[in-house]
Amino acid sequence: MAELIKFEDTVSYLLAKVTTAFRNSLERHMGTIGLHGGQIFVLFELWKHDGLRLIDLVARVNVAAPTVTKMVDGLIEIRLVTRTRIDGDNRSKRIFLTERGREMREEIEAQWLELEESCLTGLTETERLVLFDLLGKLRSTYTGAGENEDD
Amino acid sequence: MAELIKFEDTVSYLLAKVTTAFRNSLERHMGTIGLHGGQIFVLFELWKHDGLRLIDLVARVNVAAPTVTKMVDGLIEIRLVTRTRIDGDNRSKRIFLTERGREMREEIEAQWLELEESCLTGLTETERLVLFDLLGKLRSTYTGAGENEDD
DNA sequence: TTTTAATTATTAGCCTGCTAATAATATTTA
DNA sequence: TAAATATTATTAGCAGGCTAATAATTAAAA
Repeated sequence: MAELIKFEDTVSYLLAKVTTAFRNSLERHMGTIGLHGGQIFVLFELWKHDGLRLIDLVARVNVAAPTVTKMVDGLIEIRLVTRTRIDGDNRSKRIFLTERGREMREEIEAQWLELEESCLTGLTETERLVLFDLLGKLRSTYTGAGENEDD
Repeated sequence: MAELIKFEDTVSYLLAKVTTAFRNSLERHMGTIGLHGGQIFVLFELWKHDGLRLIDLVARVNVAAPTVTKMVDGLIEIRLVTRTRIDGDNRSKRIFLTERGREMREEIEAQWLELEESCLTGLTETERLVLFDLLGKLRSTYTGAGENEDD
């Protein structure tokens, strides 16, 4: 009987395909200014709160600790952040933006807007708003609904 | 004057977050039946057309050749497919489903439906349809709009 | 105080993506 | 036919994800 599924008709299928394509686009856009896709999200958080510990970044960026460690390694290598022991607790280290890390924000934001526009090409204003709303709902499905994380 | 962006208000930001969360969910769901997230898409294509060459899979799965090679390596290791030289052209090899590769379809489909349901929890029927539609549009933005690939 | 438990960060190793470089075979062109 | 070009697949190496295992320090319990 084996009721065969039309995989292509599922949201998951499309999501997987869009996901891959978007990640490539993100990587390409950020590559033009010498960055990698994942590093951006660390910078986002540091621009809001400079000097976070790795564990704080883990909580905010929502990826696993070893992943953040690697992202920070990359950012250190290109001299956008530093990692220093803090006094008081010798387990922790704080990650600080360098001058350059602060300065690059404008350039990165410009690139971000290009990314945004390139992925929304072909959608009407209304569709964009609806998509934003639905993605938000999808996200809260995963993060455990009903949270408003400012700050 | 450095007009600061609210990154969180962009579709790209949400897309990036959903991307990561969904990929984790996919990996977790498929992990329960001994598979990895990417391997599924190779199987999808082989169920439609058994015996494709690597280059055919590359075109259909829409990821780079070395990536497909690795996915196939994994599938060979767990004995869901085989890779054999074809006569006529000694450059190519064809990838064939094994008995087990064919049999696992039902189990995988069941898991796929669970994935689908878990990601759509919290969306109304209408929202699901709209999301499907919008993801389709996003996808064609990347693949070069206006294609209908059946078969 | 000494032992045990918890916290913080890193390392090792795997899968999914990628690009660039190789290897091997087929095809075209000279 | 010989040389140059195409095609097909793999290998090497990197970033972004993950989990599991270590290392190091701090805090709690005995």
